[in-house]
Order: sequence, then structure tokens, then C-alpha cells
Amino acid sequence: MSERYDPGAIESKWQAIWDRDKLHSVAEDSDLPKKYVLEMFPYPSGDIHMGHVRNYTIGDVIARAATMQGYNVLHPIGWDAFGLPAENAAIASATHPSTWTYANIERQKASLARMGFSYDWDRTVVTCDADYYRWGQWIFLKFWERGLVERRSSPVNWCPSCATVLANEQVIGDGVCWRCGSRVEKRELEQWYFKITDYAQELLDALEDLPGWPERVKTMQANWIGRSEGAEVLFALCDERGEPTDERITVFTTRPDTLFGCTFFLLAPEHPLAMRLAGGTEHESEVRAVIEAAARETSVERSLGERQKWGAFTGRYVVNPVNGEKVPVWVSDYVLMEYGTGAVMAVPSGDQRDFEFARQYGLPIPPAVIREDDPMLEKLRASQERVLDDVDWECAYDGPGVMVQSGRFTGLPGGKNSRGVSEVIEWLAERGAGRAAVNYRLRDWLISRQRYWGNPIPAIYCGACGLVPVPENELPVVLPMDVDITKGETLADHPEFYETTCPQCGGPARRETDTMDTFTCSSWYYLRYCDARNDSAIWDKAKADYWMPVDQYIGGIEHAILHLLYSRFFTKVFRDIGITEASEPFTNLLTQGMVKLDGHVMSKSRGNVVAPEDMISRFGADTLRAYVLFMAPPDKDLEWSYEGVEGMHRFLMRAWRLVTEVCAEVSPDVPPLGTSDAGKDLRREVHRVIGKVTRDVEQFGFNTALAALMELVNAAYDYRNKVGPAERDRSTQLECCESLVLMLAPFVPHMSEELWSNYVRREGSVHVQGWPTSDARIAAADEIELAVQVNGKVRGRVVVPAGTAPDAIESAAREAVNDHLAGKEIVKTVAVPGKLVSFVVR
RNA sequence: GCGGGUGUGGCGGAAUGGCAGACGCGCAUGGUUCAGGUCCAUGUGGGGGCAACCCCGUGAAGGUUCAACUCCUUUCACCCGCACCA
Repeated sequence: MSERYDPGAIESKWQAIWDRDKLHSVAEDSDLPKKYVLEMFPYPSGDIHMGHVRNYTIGDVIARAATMQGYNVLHPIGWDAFGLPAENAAIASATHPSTWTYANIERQKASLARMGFSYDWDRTVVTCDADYYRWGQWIFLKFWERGLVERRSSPVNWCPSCATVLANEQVIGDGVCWRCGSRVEKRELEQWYFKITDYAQELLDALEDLPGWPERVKTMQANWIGRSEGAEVLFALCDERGEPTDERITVFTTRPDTLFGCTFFLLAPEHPLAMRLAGGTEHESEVRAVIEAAARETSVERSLGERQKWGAFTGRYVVNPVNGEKVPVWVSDYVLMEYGTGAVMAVPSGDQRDFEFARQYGLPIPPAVIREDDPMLEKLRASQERVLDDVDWECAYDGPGVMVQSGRFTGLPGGKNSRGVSEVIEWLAERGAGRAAVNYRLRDWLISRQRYWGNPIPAIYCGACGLVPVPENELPVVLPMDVDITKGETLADHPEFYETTCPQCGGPARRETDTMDTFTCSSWYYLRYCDARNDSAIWDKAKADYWMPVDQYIGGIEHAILHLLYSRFFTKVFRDIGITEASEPFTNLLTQGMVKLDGHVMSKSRGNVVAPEDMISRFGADTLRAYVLFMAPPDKDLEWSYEGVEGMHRFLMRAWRLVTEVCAEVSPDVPPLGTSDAGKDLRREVHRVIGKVTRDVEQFGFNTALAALMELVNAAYDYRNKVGPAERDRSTQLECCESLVLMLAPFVPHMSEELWSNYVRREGSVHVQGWPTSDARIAAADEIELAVQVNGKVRGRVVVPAGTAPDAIESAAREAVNDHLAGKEIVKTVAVPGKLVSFVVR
């Protein structure tokens, strides 16, 4: 009677019906509590891969389960469609980036539909559509109004292969381009920046308000922001004759308590002062050599491993404000222009790098902060002379200790965040020679790109007025389609694009021809989903406030800094502009693990990919979905196994057969619900599994939830093997099948729908049913098995009726381990209700 | 160097401090089948014993506890992020 499980037929049938009925469209007018479930949107770089399948399946289970549990669920999808891969593909295949991009979007859309994901397709956004990117330009203008946009010249990361600049966050690993892996070079260029550093402190502090984020991601962001507390100290520059001038050079230090140990002063090779000081002197050639060598090297090579430090004396001195000492100014390649002020005070006794430099060039190493138990302490106390060097020192000491040879501060505790630090700062501040300061590693976000396939920056250069924003009512600045990327063209090759008039004075002007970093497009798409079709505003605030923040975000760990930091920044600016109430975009974050084959991440270049489409064709989308959920917890890497896929397919067929057989059995003279022992056992198992699966889904334990469903199917077969067809309790079996199908629904939506609609209930969609509830009274066992331990080892077990008095349990337990108690004295008895009884004997 | 994470059978993986190895894969035996596959049943951490049972076992070494994969200390290996950051 029952039909074979045929995923191919079932899946396409239900996909068409769900689509026709708009089963997954949502509105903001529900009485139900909202839940916004979001997966990171794909880049349309070809077919979807297993990483997408895993990411979107996890999100789909969360979204579908939430719907059944009574939430109004927003679950949208879109495409992150601007970017270099489209240009590269266009060059390779002699097409236009838009042709390639939209074709891929259609292919991916079809694959996602085949997977049966519950998206509200009416909200789809594609970032290269003008009705999306115009709002990206609008955001740019708003940022500009708020002083968060800057155009300035500074050393930037240049990818020679991509022929564009990159943000700091896009330089990864050993200093390579995040996208193509080429070595990144340093260039001095004028570029557009978003001033994310204005939000550095809040981006750091607010991490504490994100308990739903993995610790790992928060730590990575905190490290990236890299807050250091310390002081700015002003050193007076001396003239050629060594006489102090009014010019001050500022350094940042975390250790002002070591100022008395400063014996030289360092400038980064890029520091403008370097050549100014040494130029035209006997030191010029040596200083120039250091500067030129540093310029030849990439910043990567400069920071690689243990390398010899190299420097040159400029011939000039600066005055140490705490003791008036003149210390020589050197230029060295271990000082970075991009951190702090590009100038540092060197304390060789307290900093290993300075120590090495001092040893190399024979500069003095006077102790400033030493260990309290350092034998040198006594010697220094006794000595009237300043100890300038101690040959015993093997390396610098940067731990906590006591300040020595430090004038009025001598004897104070020193070290990071010590009293010595705060007292020195206070002293400096009183004399205008310094102040407390905080320094961040985070740099401003360089957002301009010298590429065609991106969102045009809405700015105009006017000879008379300077930089002028494109007026809001002239948006969008449309990206022209007639640019021939195969000839290496960019917007700068198209006068009809860039020739314009100044919005302010009406004179001839030139449009900006750079486009924005694609990460600007992906930093606000989750807000646009809230009101995706709005053509008069970026979104309706009420709608955004209804859905935001995203309750559950799911995506790869590779975005731990880039996308997630930028999105947090955007959301905070939006809040300050007043277009959202949300302060953080993503309340809970799940970073899913990678899908690997033979221990390696699947990749086209490695040639170890398993195509989702093949798997769908062979086993069906439901099998693939359940498989990727079952093989590992969502945040762990998943090792692909073809046998594992087959195993999951077997389970689905087994579940299918169970439900169809049970529903086909017609025996009206069935005993009432769960009266036989076997029937009671099955019913108990049903309710135990409901409880287990409910908890597991809540905690994203999809692998254990599926395991519990397997146990339920196994239990149902056990029952049917034990009880003859005539005696089988049809009500209990139906309750079992109904619960099973309801719980399977988020995992294997097509099969569940087919079983629900054509076998179990024959009415309504399974996906709009309520989630089953576990009845604790039914789930409770009437008999409990307890382990009995003697001195911590299990020596026996007892079965007692539920509710047996503790005394009776204990004596039964004693009986069960009689042999082990013989001749011994029971010193202690520990009873854990429902678990075990433990005797301690002597 | 700093920060984060992971170590459990042949494999993927389970275990609010309470019977380690759920569930699945693989494997073995038997059944169904003309046969292969499918499917069904049973077994499956290591060692010892005819056996009821006993000993060992969660990277390593200590500790706390009646009881430790789980908590504490030390340590090893691997993975990830940052890094001449002053």
C-alpha cells in the first residue's frame, strides 16, 4: 500500500506549492513575537558550494523551527554582487561583469530553491542593482555630513594583481591580499576613508554587550581594535648646535614609568622629520640608506620574524622632559609610521627591541624599573653614581617592579598600569610635557577602489569649490554599462561619465571615478531586508525597528573581523543618524565550521569539491540537509563522507517506511492509548524524544536532535517487532508518527510535508503546525534503574518503582552489592535521585 | 611573544561533576534474495576468564571529590587570529 520514498518527485512538487502559496512571506503586522534569522548572503561566484549548503541549512532549520514555535519569522536572502571576481571572470570569458553576475545569481537562486530553503523571496536584494546601491551612495553622503568621510593622502596597501588599494582588514596572513593572495605593497596615495576610528572605543566596549557571540570572535575584534593605555610625552627638539628649540616631538608610550631609562629616541624611516634633521649633514647618507632600504621592502618583509634591526644617527638630539637629558635621535626600520606617532622613546632596559638595538650600536642601558627581588636593587640604593649599563643583563625586563634611578619617583612601584605610571603622567601633565592617552591599532577604513564593478562614490571635484558631494536628489550616480572591462577600462576612461558640472558653482567639474569597497555594500543589507522594496527611503524606520536587531546570524568565521566589524560600525552610525534604534546589528552569532574533504577545505583550485547539485540529484535535498546537520555540531568543521550521506538516506527511508506503514494499517479494534507495557514504553519514548529534540534545537545541537529522532524510529520498530499486528496500539503509533513528522519538518521539510499531507493528517502544511510538546507525566518512567557504587565503582544495579522511598531504595541497593559490602563498614552513603546510590566502605 | 580554541573506539561524534563511547559510518555473523545490491536481526573500546565477572581506558602528570571527559595546577601536540604595536 505504501509508496516508495521518491525525493525527486516530492521535493519539486512541494517547492512549487510553497512558492505558489507564498508560505514564507512575512509582514510586520503579526501579534506573534518576531524573530529575524539571517545567514550571510552569498557572493555569486558560480554554483553554490557545500559551505553555502551548510550555512543555509542551519539557518533554515532555525527559521522553520521558530515558525513552528510561534514566532513571526523573517528569513531573507540576497546577493553580494559587486566585486573583483566578476571583473576577472568577465575578462576571462570576454563578457560584461553584470552578465556574469546575473547569470550566476539565477543559477544560485535555482540551487537554493532546490534545497527547499524557506526564504521570503519578495525581499531579495542584489547589491549591484541601482535601487540598492543608490542607498549605499546615500549612506556615503550621510557619513560625509557627519564628518565620517575623509579624503587624505597616506601610505596605503596596494594589491598589484587586483590593481587597487585595500583596507587594512583586507590584508591577511603574511601580508597578502584577502582575495587573490598576492603580496601587498605600500604606496603613498590620496584615498577615501570612513572614520571607523571615531567609534573604536564603542566598538570595543560594546563587545561586552554581546553574550550571544562566540568568545573567539569577540577576542579577535578586541585584538584588532587593539586599545593601549599610556601617555603622550613631548620631547623638545634641539637645533644643530644641541640647543633646545620650541619644537616638540610627541611619542606614545605605555610605560611612562620607564622615562628615566630612555637613552635614545627613534623615528620611523617614513617620518617626515628624518630627512629634515639629517639632510645636508654628515649623517645624511647613512640615514638615507635606512630610509631607502625600508621603502624598498614591503611592510610585510619588515615585520617578518627575527631580523636584524638597522638604524642611523641623525646627528640631532631631543630633551627628555623628566630629567632634561639630551638623547640622540636615530632613524630605524623597526619603528612603524602607522602606529602611534611614528616616533618612540627608546628604553633599552625595559623593551627587548630597544635592548637589542642598544647592544648593536653600543648605546647605554641604564636600569629604570627592576624586579623587587633583583640583587641590583641594593647596589643601586648604595650607589651615588648613575649606573648606565649592567653587563649582566641578558635581556630587557618589562614586568612589574620598582622604579630606580628615577629622581623623585625612585622607589615607586613600576610596570604596566602601576602607580609609577600614573604619577609620572600627572607630573608631565602639570608641566605641559605630556598627558594620559589611549592609542588604537585600528586604522580608518579605506573604502575607495580603483575598479569598475562597484558602487560609484558620489563625489565631484570642482576646481573652484574643491570636493563637493553629489546632491541627494541626483542619486543614484548610475554605474554605466558600456565600460569594456576586457580592455582594462575603468570609469576613468569614460569622459561621458566623469565630465560634469559642479553642483555648487555650476562650473565644469569631474566626477570621482573610484568605486566603493564591496564591504560597504554588505554592511547594511540586513537593514534593507526589513523594507527591501522601498524606493523613497533607505527603509521605513518603523519596519526596521520592528525586525532589528537580527536575532540569529549565521556565517563563516572568515568574517570575524571584516564584515562583522564594519556592520557593527554602520549600525552605530545609523543609530546616531536616527534611522534605527538598534545599536548592534546581530544579537546572536553562530560561526559555522568548514566543510572538508580528505582533511582539506573544499576548493575548486584543489579540485576536491563535492557538488551540492549532484548530491541533490542522487539522494534529494532532504538527505543532504539532514546529513550536513548530523555529521558535526554546526560550529565544528565537517569531514565529508559519502557513506555518511548514504546512511542518512537510509534513515529517511526507514522513517518514511515506518510512517507510511503505520498509517496504512487499519485496525479499528485497537486497545486504548498505551495500556500494554510495550505501548507505554513507546509512548514514554515519544515524549522523552520531544523534550530532547526541543532542547537540542534551541541550543543548535542539530546532530544530537537527529540522533534522538533516530532513536525514536528505532523504538517504534522495536515495538512493531515485539507486538503482533493485531495487538498493536494504533493511537500510540500515530502519536509517535505525528510527533516524528513534526520534529523532522525543519530538517527535512519536503519529506515531512508529504508524510503530513498524504499520510498522517491529510490537511494543512506541516510547516504551519505548532511544535509538539512533551508531557512530563508521560515521559516519566514507572520504574527506575539505579547504578550502585561501592567506593566509586559501579558494582551492581537495582530497578525500583518510581516514587520508592529513599530507605527502601538504599536497602535494595545494599542487597544488590552484598558481596562487595561483606565484612566492611559503610562510612557514608550518597544517593543521587534517579541516577545512583554510592556506598563508601572501609 | 600575546590572545582564542581543540585533543574521547577503526572513523564522524555523544555525555546539567553521577553507569564513558548515545546516534551514525565501517566491520563481523546470521536471515531475506537465483545472485550482487537493498532490506531485516544480532554483535562490535582494549585485555583476561568456560562463566557470573575482573582489570585497564577520554593527549600526559599531579590534585580536589564518595564519584572527574567534565573542576583546579603543571605539561605536550595540533589548529586559528594578532604581532618589531612602543
